[in-house]
Amino acid sequence: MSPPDGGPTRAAVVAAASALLESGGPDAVTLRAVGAAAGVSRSTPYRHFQDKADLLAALALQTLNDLGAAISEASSRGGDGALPRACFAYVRYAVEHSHHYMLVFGDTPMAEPSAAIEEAADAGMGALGVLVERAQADGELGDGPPREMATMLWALLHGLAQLQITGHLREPRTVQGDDGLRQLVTLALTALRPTQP
Amino acid sequence: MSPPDGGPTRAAVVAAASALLESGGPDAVTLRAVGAAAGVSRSTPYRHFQDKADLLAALALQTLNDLGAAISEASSRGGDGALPRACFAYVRYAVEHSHHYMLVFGDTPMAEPSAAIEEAADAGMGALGVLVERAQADGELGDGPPREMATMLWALLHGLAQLQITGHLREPRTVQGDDGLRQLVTLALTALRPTQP
DNA sequence: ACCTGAACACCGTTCAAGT
DNA sequence: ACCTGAACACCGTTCAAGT
Repeated sequence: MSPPDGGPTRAAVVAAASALLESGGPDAVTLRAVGAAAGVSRSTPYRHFQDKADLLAALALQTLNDLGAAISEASSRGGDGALPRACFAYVRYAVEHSHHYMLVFGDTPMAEPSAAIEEAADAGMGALGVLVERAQADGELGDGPPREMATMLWALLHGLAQLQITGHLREPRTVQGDDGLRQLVTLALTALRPTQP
Repeated sequence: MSPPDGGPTRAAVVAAASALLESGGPDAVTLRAVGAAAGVSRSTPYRHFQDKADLLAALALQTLNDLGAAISEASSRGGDGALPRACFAYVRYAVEHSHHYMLVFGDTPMAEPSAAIEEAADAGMGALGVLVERAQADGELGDGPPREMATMLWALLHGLAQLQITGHLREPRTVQGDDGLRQLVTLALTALRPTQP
């Protein structure tokens, strides 16, 4: 059926789609443009992907892995600030790679989440869960079931990123640049501490 | 240029678009289908809206007003539970009208937010801000700048709704039905209380 | 095996022509 | 004034034909 997954043509197609998405947004990712950018014809992508949704799913997997790597790196130094750094890395990655982030978490129709995608998402959430447990053990975060606390924190970070990306944070609620986002994340984590100053 | 805003044809077009969005999702909202459902021709909507994005913006305004009304009603009884009730009403409305909610807050291209849309969004956020201030005064919510606290709470509710709608809450993080969502909102508000039990 | 160009059905949008 | 049907450019997808 399909060529081997590691084929150079497939990789070129994904890379072309990624570049088009970053530079021109979702509307720029047409299979015709992807083919042209990858140096193949209009219908060649169908040799490597079932349809456009399948190609976008491959891009989404790449994005999830990148996001996980960014979080890992931010928290790798460990210490008291590991959770806040991971949280800010999440929002920062989402805002800086907004088109890719929206591909994964927006409403663009994609292929049914593959096992690989589920796995990548679970890995990211698992890492966040570990950070939450550590922060609770260190008294930096209030008590509560760790898994639910992690889900709640994820929703908060996701909501902040999404509202910022879609431009809903403005005028009376302006969040300006990195500092503004960092302040909101810090405020959230401070509010979630076991005791208030 | 345009017919009067209150014209019956315009209202029929918006109603048809709303019905198609609810029953068939965003892909079902084509101007051809909208025209047919409204009993007019394919290009008649252009007499009442500049383009499809403009029609969707009108739908988005309607949705924002509905969402605001749902929140108002939930908190109108007042009392200690006003903020939790408003929070849950927000998530519940978003999940039950997911296509409409995603039209407002998703990545679907829309016309630039009109003054009316900004106004509706500000009204909703303002109401949430008032509830936050009251909850703080009653000692049900930790201290912190009310406006930023409200923004943070909004992001949390939005993130929960969005993750639930897009199906990212499953398997290890399953949130089942109304009860699951209510529990997460309650957990969040409990964690944000000034002191933990 | 892999790729190509033509073709089909669909959509947003425009416009001359009708009443 | 408002509406209609035909037409244009574009897209996802398919497929017989090439090497």
